[in-house]
Amino acid sequence: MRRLPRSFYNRDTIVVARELLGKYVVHQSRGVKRIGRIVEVEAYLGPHDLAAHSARGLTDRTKVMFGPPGHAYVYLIYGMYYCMNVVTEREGHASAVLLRALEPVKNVEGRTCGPGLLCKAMRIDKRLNAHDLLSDNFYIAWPDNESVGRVSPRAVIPSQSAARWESRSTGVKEGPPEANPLVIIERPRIGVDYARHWARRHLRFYIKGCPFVSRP
DNA sequence: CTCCGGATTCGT
DNA sequence: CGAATCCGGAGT
Repeated sequence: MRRLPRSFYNRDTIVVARELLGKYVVHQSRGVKRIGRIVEVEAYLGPHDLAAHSARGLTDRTKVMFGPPGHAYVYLIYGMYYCMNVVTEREGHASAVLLRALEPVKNVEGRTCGPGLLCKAMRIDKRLNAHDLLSDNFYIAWPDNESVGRVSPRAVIPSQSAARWESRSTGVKEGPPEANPLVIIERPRIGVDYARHWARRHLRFYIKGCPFVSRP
């Protein structure tokens, strides 16, 4: 699979967030390559965004957000779950995209709907904080064919749970809605009510109709 | 050093 | 709705 280049991440955070939908998170550890398809994300726009961790300034935890794009920002939440972000925009901008849900694709055990659960299932923890996503063992990639520009991603990488799409379709047997051009739903971010007016902005993006989204 | 609470999830 | 469970960040 073709990794996303640094230039992909070094762009407007909202653009990166939307374009991450449908891409593949790949994490290889101890010889096992786990793959999940990104179906839900949230954009955190920098220190002026009161919901972003970088709004507290440059600290030991947030220094990764202030670093160069294309790196993973992984942190512990509530003492028991990890959350994974992708750092975006130029160094010092301190913005990132939170991965909130994946569709299991390969070697993924357990649920992947929710930022804590997806990290657990993908075996992502603090050891991967600040990890370069242009590495060999941990990266985000295009579907094999999208780089070639032809068929549906589904034709190349069959999902572990493609059957669940069919079970949901009541009428004619058609492929998953995602086989068609992605329809992106925009909603307020989850769990950031402390951020006042920033909590109202529609900075959460997910694939319409996807059963793996944390909160439809 | 102490204290508060969190970009969550699960069980009651 | 509250517990679980650790640590970052702010204040003393």
